[in-house]
Amino acid sequence: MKQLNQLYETTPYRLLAKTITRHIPGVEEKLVEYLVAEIPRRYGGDYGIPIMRLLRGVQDREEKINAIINDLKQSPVIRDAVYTRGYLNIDINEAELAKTLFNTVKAVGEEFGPPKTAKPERIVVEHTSANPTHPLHIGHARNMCLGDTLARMLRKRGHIVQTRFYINDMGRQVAVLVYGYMKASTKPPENTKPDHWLGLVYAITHTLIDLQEAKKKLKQARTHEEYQEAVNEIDKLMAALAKLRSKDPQLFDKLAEAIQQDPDPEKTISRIMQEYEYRLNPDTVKAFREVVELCLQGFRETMKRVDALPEEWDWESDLAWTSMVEKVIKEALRTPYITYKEGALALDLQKLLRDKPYLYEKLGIPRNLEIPPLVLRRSDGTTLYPTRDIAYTIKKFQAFNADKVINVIAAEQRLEQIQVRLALAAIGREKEAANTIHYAYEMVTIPGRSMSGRRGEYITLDEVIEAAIARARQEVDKRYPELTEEERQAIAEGVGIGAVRYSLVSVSATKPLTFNIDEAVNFERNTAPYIQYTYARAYNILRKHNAPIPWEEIDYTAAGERQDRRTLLLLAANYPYIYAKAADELKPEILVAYINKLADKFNKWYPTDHVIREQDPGKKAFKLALVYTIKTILENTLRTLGIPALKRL
RNA sequence: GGGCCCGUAGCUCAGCCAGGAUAGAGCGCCGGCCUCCUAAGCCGGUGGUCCGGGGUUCAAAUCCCCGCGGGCCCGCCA
Repeated sequence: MKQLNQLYETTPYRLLAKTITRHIPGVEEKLVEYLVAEIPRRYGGDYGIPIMRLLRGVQDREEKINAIINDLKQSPVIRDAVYTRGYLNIDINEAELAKTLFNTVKAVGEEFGPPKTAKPERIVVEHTSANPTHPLHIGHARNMCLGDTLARMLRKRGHIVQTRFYINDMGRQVAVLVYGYMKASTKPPENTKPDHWLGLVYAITHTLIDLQEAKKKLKQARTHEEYQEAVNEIDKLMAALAKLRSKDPQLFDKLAEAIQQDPDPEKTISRIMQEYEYRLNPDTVKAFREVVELCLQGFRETMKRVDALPEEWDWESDLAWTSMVEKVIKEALRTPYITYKEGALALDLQKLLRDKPYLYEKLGIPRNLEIPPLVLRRSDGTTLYPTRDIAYTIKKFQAFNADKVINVIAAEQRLEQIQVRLALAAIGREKEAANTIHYAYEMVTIPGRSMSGRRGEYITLDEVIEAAIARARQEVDKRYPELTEEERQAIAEGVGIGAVRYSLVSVSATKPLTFNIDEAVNFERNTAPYIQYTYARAYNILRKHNAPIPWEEIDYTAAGERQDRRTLLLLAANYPYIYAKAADELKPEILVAYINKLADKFNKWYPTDHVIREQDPGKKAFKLALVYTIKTILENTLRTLGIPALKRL
């Protein structure tokens, strides 16, 4: 796609970067690109850059500036370049830019987007990876949408990408659920989504066990304070249990009775964990797999619905059962960093950093972060989550022959992720360590609600989606009473799910996100429906035109006739650059901000500059080409965000 | 106690990494616009001690230091 590259190099960012770095040695192209900004209206011109900043300490500034200006003017898309008050400003020749843009769009059609990267990589994106003990909730949804969108962006940029889901089936949490499942000795009811039902089993079981523990503490209380604390705890648990019972009294009572008869549930749970890790008891293994598989059924249904289904599913237990985890431990034993923490095998990562301080830089580890030793194996010989995670990281590299692994994982796991990378470096896998990226995102909170999986308190993604669709459905019913039930529902689904996805990737991952369902389904500007709506408008102009775009008839002087038309054109031409930047920097929010602005400019232009009614064939051809370009950008961006592009809404 | 992240309009957020022109959007609120390609739209108005205090600089929302507020992490949990 030569044309995409050419258009990319014609954007103001690249033009200024290339030209300026030619004249000022030692200045990086990227730095110049970052500095390019749109000029505030009142100053005139299109793009500018604070050039004086780059000329610090340079001799003959005036000469340099003049040379740069002369050079810039050689480009046909630059009409003028001037120096004012510390800034170098350029004015775009919109007709020439339009030629480059339309020639590109004409040539590449639906493929319009970023140019393919010069350095394609094989990249694994691991995302969602929720514990299979309850349904996916809104926090997992942020993970899922980020991961899925990153994968789509990277693919479009020319990388070879695979998505993976890590099935965390060896944790204590799953054992608690399996314990409860065996005690309940029933299957999920037909009319319930299995993950929802299992979430309830898990919450009831967990809370009942916590109650037993709290009662033990009460008996053992020595001081008044201990006694009071235990009483308070029991009160809270009783309240939680009452709520849980109301959801399914029959199931609750059955579990309560069965668990009461177990003198030591904790011990039983530890036992079944061992039975699973070492495959000691076929019935236990079967129960684990059955429960997890049921939960995954629910996950898949939800993920498919939001169009974010991962390609590969990796069982944590498979890692333990094959020799992969053992191999990691063996490799660790051969290093000088092995240590024992109260008898348990561990890695002294602080020592590693003392030996190889360059790892701070190489792995991006904060200098004054204290890294506790990483325990690899419990005293009883069983492995721990980080140990298996080390093996899993290696597996991700090997299974896909990957250059890079991106883990979309909550920011609260930052230390664990650093430990895993350091452990990889410790066992001689520095390359993998350096190419493992923790894509950290902050928590999602819902105003006025606290979330707790083990108490069964969470807002499921399924509920959120349903609410969004229901809200969209009201609107669709109002607008399109003539459509069939199926048609209206299909539109509502696309709008509702799109709204949820959009709201979850539009905020930078480092920010805690307050998810306000009313706002997510408030379908106005700066939402997915706004973009979808804009797409439908553009699409319908072309549908009405009902003929190929008359590329050969375009009158390029039409580009500069109107300010709003010109603004829209300039913005559209930046698409390949912005998309590439968003993909390279792993920042979907950049793309979201762009597409929102583009939709904005389009909607401002749309009502005042009619396309179909345009009498002049050359001008009409220009407008049609512009609409086709915008339509394509909207379509491709929506696809990247996993949001359906609807032809009508 | 130590570390990481966040703090910008009533609310939700861009901008901070890569310092530069009078700090931008959306929601909300007030007022307008459908014989015309979709009004989930458009136009106008309203709204800011950029958490506080110092420092660096010709120039600080942006960099540095000291605080304040919120979240998270520092397990033989995952």
